[in-house]
Amino acid sequence: MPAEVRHTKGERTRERIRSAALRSFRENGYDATTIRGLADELGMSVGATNYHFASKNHLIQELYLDVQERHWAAAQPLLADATELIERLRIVFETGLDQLEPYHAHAGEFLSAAVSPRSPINPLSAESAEAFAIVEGLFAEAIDGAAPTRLTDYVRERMPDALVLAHLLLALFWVYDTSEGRQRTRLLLDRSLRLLSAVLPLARLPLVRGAVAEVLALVGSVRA
Amino acid sequence: MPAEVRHTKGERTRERIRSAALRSFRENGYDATTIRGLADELGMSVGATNYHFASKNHLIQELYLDVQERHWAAAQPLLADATELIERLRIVFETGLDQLEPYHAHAGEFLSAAVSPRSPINPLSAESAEAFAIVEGLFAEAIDGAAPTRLTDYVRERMPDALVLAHLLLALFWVYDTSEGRQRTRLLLDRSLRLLSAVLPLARLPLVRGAVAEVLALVGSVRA
DNA sequence: TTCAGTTTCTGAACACGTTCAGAAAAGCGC
DNA sequence: GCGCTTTTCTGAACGTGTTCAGAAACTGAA
Repeated sequence: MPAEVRHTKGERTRERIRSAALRSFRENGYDATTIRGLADELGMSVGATNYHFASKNHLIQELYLDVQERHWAAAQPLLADATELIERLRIVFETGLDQLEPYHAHAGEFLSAAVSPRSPINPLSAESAEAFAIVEGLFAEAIDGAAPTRLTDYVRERMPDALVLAHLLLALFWVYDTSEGRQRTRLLLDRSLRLLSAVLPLARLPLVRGAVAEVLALVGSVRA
Repeated sequence: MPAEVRHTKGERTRERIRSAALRSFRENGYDATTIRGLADELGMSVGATNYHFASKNHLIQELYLDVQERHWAAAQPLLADATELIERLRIVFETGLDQLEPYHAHAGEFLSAAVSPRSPINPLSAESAEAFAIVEGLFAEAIDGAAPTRLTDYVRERMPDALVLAHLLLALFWVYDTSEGRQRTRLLLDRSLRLLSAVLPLARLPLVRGAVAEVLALVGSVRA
């Protein structure tokens, strides 16, 4: 038995279903991708797909992980060349949006499925903690690798978590963005980063400092 | 024919379906409320409900409007007694959360349905503009009726729109809030309002002013 | 090879939201 | 009351995701 197919039969079937589903999601969206359609295409029965993936939502989770991994791979080389904090954050946000782009035509369908409490890819669910951690790691890396800034330790520590949530919100904006090439989302990102760079130093001011810390802590607690 | 039932038969049937659906949504949630179940309960066929409401999502829109109207009614008397801007904003946000509370157990189901692009109650859709306007009006009233503040005209003008979006975000947080009695959402609101009151005066500073204006405009453009 | 145990797959069945041709009821002018 | 139009309703049919008892295929030890 050749080395490249030494996986079990189940693993091979699972991979066939996975790649057919990802392709169909990309081409036809979530709703138009049917379990029966996939089964027909692969010459198997409807029950087979459900044996390998407990639900249709679990199939999106595969797509979700795929996107996260591409995000990581796209951001790494660019981060190596940037030193300034805001620029590094921009890289992470923008490469994140880049990975979503192929799915924009059907983004609403995916959002609807993802946001459901029944869904394993509910971005705040325990099952998604792994994918969440990938992006959080990217943001942490962007911050840690930056030239020294005047951030308080507390803000620096809580930022990655808050930035992941900011990224989710940006993605939410992106879903509803009807502008050509999603320019408006890119513009919002650019303006928000400028605002952040103008405002970050202010977070040291006595009146503001405590409030920022508290809001950061609360926002981070969404996932608890 | 008595005055109180002089409506057409269709209007009466529509109202029967509507109230049965609202009750079932509240008691059983979205998923467990089935068209067939409603039809059985009302002694009519499945087709009848679809004649009066084009889809199950259109039934949630009724619930959505109901919530908006209750929100307005709850906020009005309290606004009459408050003068300070932040307190008035607090009233609008809190009465809004109050109306959502009965639905928290099944909030994820409703969110999933509401967020779909196929849904008429997608909060950013044209069909929801009316409901959107109710809340926007509440925020505008909260601002206009407040004691004089140091807001720039531009900020004052763009604020209601941004506040409605903030309210949607707060509701999103609320959906995922697992704390007892949704304390965390209330806490987030409180802390955010304090932060806002600390930060609002800063929006006049040269470096920050332009950026704030731009972000406000962009955020407001979500619905365009 | 044989056979028992495990993994993988089948396909009918179920409940769901939605559709729609046609039946029934209501409304209305006379 | 009659006849015609419009409104309202019926219920079978369709395609969907999911379930599950049982069949088939595979695996590994004797």
